[in-house]
Amino acid sequence: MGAGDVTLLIDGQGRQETVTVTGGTRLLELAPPAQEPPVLAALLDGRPVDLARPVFEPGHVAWLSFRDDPGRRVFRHSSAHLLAQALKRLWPETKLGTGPALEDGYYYDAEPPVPITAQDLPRIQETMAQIVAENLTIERKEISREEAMRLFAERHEPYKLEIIEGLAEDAVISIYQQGEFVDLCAGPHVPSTGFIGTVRLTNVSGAYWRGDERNPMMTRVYGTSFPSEDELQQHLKRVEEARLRDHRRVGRELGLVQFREEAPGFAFWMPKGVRLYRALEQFSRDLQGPLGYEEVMTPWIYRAELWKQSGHWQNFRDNMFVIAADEEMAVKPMNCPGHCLLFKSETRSYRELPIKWADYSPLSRFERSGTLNGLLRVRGLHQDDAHLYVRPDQIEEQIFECVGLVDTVARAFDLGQMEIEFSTRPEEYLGDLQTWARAEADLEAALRRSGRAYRINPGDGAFYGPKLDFYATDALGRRWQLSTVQLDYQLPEQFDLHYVDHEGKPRRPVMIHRAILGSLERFIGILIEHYGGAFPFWLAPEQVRVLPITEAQEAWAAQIAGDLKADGIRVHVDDRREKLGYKIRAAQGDRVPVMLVAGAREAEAGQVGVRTRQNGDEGPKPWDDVRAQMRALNRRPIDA
RNA sequence: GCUGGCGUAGCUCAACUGGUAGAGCACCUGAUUUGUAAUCAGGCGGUUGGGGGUUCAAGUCCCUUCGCCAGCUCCA
Repeated sequence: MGAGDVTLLIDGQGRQETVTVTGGTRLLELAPPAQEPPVLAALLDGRPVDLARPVFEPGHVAWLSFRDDPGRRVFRHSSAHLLAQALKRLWPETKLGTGPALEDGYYYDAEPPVPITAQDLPRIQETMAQIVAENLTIERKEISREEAMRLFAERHEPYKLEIIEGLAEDAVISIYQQGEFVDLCAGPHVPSTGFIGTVRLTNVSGAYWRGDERNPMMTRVYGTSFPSEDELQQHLKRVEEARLRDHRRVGRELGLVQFREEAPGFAFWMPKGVRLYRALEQFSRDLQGPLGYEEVMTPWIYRAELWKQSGHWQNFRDNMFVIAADEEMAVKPMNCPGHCLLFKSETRSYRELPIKWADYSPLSRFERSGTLNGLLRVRGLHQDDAHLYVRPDQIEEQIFECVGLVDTVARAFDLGQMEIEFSTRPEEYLGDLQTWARAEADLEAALRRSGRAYRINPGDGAFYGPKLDFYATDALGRRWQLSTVQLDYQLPEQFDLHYVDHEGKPRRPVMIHRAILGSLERFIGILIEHYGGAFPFWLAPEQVRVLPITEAQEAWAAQIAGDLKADGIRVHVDDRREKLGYKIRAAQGDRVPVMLVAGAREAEAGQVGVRTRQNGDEGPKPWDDVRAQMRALNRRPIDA
């Protein structure tokens, strides 16, 4: 082993090996040559680096390919550079912003001399493909701040200059060059443009420079890229699948919910939608009722004074509907102030705590027009909201109980395990450090007790207290924030709430604000997409459809439906004079989970032909058996 | 809110450079009494989101307004 030799520990496929090489050797020379998918970059002691990187120090190397997440990011980031290069080729005066990798694609923000529209995308895409074909080597150079400033000044890239100016004093500044194109970039990148197999531009939109609406609007071009055409097609298929599941489309098709321009941001619930909505609401009530929750109903419009007292006027006014009556009033965006008034209306003893008040009131929040999004972002909503007024010694126990509720909900809707984020004290906070420390400790103790894994989000808590956020992953792999549990020390203060302790002294209660399903509107929107409209039996707006084959079986069909109705099952008889195949097709299209065929044979034998949405024809069965089966199917995840 | 795109029958979508607004599904009527994913025939249905303008002529071009969609730092 020579003086300049370097020993590296390399993660191969499934095993590790130790390699000793001459100092200055490039990683490229060590990478497995013909691996599929090819090695694109490497992790050197955990940091992503280019394959062209020479090594001088001993270290730990892991190869990155399109198969792993960081590798995919490198691939996409290099794709973004391709996009920028194409833009510069087509419109040399284009000013470049930034172009990062995304979850399954990338974008580049630029300021072109002429507006770019979707019609330009094919042209840009062709230019990108051309650059891939040229297989330009991608080279990294580290340069001084002065050099960088000079370079990008020469190239008339004001945004790049701004970025450089914002970089830390001691930052390593690097540029990447491929052919005539140079970009300021931390890297790493794939070795050459030929590594990017196939690119597809998907969308173009506006985006403020650095996301600040006071800054100029840039043009953002979105794209994705894959090693092969095949993988691109698969991806496009997934996107199409998601589009077909879009709750706005499915919600309307299934007659659940619709939106109209007469009331932007507010849902119109149709009869079937209300069945679903009520099923969920009842589920929520039955879930928490046994835990000592009581339901309250509180006013939905209050004098401005109340909102001043609660702090909403100062912090939330832009999101409230303020109305001019004989005095200024506001429609409630949250239930908490109303609940505090109720709490205060009587002297509370330490013996009655915890008090747990649920409230499904309508809430109104003014959301900017551009942010509205079907059921997912509305102006009118209902939460499975509750406020718990507790003594400090009850915090841990109550939080623990809330985590349990979240788990039950995740199981009930096939949402897997929810991920938990624990947000701690932010820089701007109210109250004293001691209280915060206690609150965070209580939250954490409850989490520990639940045995659940969680991630700490330092400094991301609300100004009034730490919180837990729960994230679910749906059937399409998308992540949604659903439940939230927040400790609040602020409102009890604002409203001067107290209870009397065992010594007869007044004490300040702590509030826990929690929503498990969150906004019912949003939750239903997510459920529609999660299930693709094919709800499980207990939730389905129409659970059973009875299909008589001819008019002669209408009596039998009516009896079946009557029995089911008596069992509390949502049933409908399709007595149109159509063929069976036609009715089945219609029921399948309406995602009805169970179809019961009533023909002459069945009517005579006291049977029904069972057909499920999922398994198709299951043949004739005695009605009593089927009826019992339907009752069993109708049990909710929380029913015994 | 801002930028870009879009808005045609209840729904999904047609209508070449401006030249008589169409189809499928749904719905209604009639015939068919039907056995596990679409029976046939006929019919109803549109001030082309609203308003204004250009033109001999506007779904198509221009202005305006409303709504919808995408996006508005997963940090060079």
